[in-house]
Amino acid sequence: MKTSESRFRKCMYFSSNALARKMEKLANESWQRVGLSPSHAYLLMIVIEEPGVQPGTLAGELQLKPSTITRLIEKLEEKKLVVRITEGKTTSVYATPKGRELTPQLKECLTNFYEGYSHVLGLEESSKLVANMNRLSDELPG
Amino acid sequence: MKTSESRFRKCMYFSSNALARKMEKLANESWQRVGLSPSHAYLLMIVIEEPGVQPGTLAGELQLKPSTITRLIEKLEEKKLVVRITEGKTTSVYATPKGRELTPQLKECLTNFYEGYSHVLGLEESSKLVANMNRLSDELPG
DNA sequence: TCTTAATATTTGTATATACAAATAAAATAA
DNA sequence: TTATTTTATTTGTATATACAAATATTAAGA
Repeated sequence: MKTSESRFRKCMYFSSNALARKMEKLANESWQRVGLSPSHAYLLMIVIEEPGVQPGTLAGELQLKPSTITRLIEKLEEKKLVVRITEGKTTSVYATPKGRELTPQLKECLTNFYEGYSHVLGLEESSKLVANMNRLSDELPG
Repeated sequence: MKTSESRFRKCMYFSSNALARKMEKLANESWQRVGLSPSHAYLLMIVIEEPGVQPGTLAGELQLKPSTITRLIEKLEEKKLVVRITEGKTTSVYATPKGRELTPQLKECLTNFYEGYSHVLGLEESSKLVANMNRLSDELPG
């Protein structure tokens, strides 16, 4: 059943969740060729661009909780794509050479991903949609 | 950090996920007084309105996978709010009297929930947002 | 300086959902 | 009628994320 046919077609709860799951799926497919989930891939991209970035900053940029960032970094560390250097209470994250080597593939995945959805609404409507989703997120409590 | 300040403010992946998590949180709070998660509550509301509805239909209406519906029903059954009657390969789900008694509270929760977010963008913009999210969901593969 | 409070990160656990395979029944084809 | 395919549901397992508490370190107040 399509969202537009469900009795909850007017409900933000279902629409936002359904869309997020669809985007998650599309993004997973887009980044499959580098063997990373979208969140791992985005985290790696930030770390490459911003060497030494701290988990707290990553949490802010990725809109995820610090505990989630810890788990993401752990996995990237297992794959030898990043390293963590802890000094005192702060931790700095760096991409390894192996991680940096993925840069071109990561960019391709990103392009693929955008192309996977932007044609549906068109670039302008997509931007507006994202802008309104952000506005709503930002003004909601929590 | 607000979504609008993140370097990924233009990315549908982050925006849709961030919004869905915010809505999940708001919805959780809204339905807390009946002791149900939003998905359990919505499922119960459908079952009350549509006695004997089948899991497959519920999956379509709620935009969730059949396996997820099974899990939701199991929990509502434990709480004695619904019962399942299986005949052959189909299963019919009915609300118990205890489940039906929740009707007025469930409606209040729903109202609370809508009021929790619709003022941010206003009713008209909210509707447009939902409509575009649905359109994108429906036209994306999967 | 010593104590308390604030900050950064991690760990243990929980939630919501999905995928893939298993089961079972009904429908169709041979 | 028997064999095969399709349909409906459930079960086992996995993923993405969060919350709350624990840990450790630095900063601030007495």
